Amino acid sequence: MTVAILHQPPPRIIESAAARVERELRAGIIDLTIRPGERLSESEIADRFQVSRQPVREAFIALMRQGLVDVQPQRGTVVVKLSVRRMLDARFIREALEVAIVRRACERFDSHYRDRASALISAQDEAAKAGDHVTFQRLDSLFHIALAEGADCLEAWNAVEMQKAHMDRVCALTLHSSGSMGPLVVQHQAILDAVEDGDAERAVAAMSHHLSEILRAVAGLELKFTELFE
Amino acid sequence: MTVAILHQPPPRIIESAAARVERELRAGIIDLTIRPGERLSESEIADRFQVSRQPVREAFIALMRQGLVDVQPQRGTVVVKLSVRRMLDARFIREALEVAIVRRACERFDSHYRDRASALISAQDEAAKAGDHVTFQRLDSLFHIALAEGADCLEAWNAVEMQKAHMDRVCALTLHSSGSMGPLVVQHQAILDAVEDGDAERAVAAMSHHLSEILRAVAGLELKFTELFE
DNA sequence: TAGTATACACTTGTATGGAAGTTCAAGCGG
DNA sequence: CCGCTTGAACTTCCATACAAGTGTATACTA
Repeated sequence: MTVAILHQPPPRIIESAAARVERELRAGIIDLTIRPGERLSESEIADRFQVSRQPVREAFIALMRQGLVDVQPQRGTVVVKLSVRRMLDARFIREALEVAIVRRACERFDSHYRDRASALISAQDEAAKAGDHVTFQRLDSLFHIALAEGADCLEAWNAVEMQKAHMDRVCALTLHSSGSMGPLVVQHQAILDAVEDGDAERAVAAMSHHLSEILRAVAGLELKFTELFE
Repeated sequence: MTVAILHQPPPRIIESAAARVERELRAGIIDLTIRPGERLSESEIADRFQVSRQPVREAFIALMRQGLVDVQPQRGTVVVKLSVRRMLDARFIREALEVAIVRRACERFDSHYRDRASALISAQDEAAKAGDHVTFQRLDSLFHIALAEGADCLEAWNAVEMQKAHMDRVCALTLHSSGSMGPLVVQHQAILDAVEDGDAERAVAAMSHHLSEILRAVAGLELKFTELFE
């Protein structure tokens, strides 16, 4: 009995059907597995996930609030197309938030988060050299999260994450070229260096530069993938 | 026939039951008509609004994503209590966004939005002198929206609005004192003046000051209303 | 043939019943 | 008196049926 208790009586929270559908659909929309402009049907998705329409409907509503799908009453639901405007808006909002985060990080970062961020950069370097985009992207997110957590701004990260989806979706068009990952690692290091020095202005500039460069590679993509843009 | 068409054949979009429940519950939670910590029941709310449980459930989920209620699976749904931490987080996020907005407004504001913002300030002055808190708050929102719209940042305002709810909820404890409205009008004018001059640094300082002062009056309220705070 | 009306096949929105889980209190056994 | 069990009364979550609106294709009319 005592042993059983020590063995972590699964505190694992089981995910609701609605949450699972939302998570998987969201991932598909962001990595463009589900194409922009594609029509989604509650019934069809329900069949595919082996659930009823209700959880699917809740997932649709959640995705609509994130600006990823457009639910048109009595007409249908479509994945919103890519939009340069939306991408620039997302970048603007994200920059405002992450700039504020690194500015605060310059005051409150401690050694624990510094080590963690540094380790994440190293891991990203390896992933970049290995050409592992999936791991690279996950580590990228974790680095930004580490900054927010170290600055005691996790709530702000939630707001960032919603915007990040719109940037990631456009980046998914091009990030399959391995050469684009290297510079991002250098930029992360520059941000962390400035934060460690407590140099707010330099950290802000580094973050701003980083977020600008992310979208450098996607310039002109709307001409190349006209059917995916509105 | 032609006349009928000219007479705006009601383009009035009818609000879904779920949207109506969410809107009314949200308003009640923000103005503290629905008290922090209060338990909400799908059935009870459904009866009160004369709808089924399903739209109510969707409203609950939407409010949960806004951080206004806490849906505990198979246990119940409660209105989240006030929290100094949450309020400071909201202020941090809102400041980051609105500072970026006014900075951009200094570049792109045109006469149309300048006039609109100026008119809103005048109207706010009247409402303040009349002691009309409801009108004052509505005009306050409209002023900030005008800034965002004039800066071409309406998307950013959506993000602000979610955080604003948490600040408004705390402010609702004290904004019934008419003396607190006057200074806010002056602060709005200072922001607009700086924007009109295109002085970004001054505008940023004015906005930052404004958002700090909003919470000045609520210092120590958690000691006075301990049952409403967590 | 052109135009209109209508039926039908979709869609999302709502209502309702039941499944699964949690809480709490009464009742039983020590 | 204390502790465990058990069952009733709640909750949210899911499945299903139906209601209501939209677009389209077809058939009918002039």
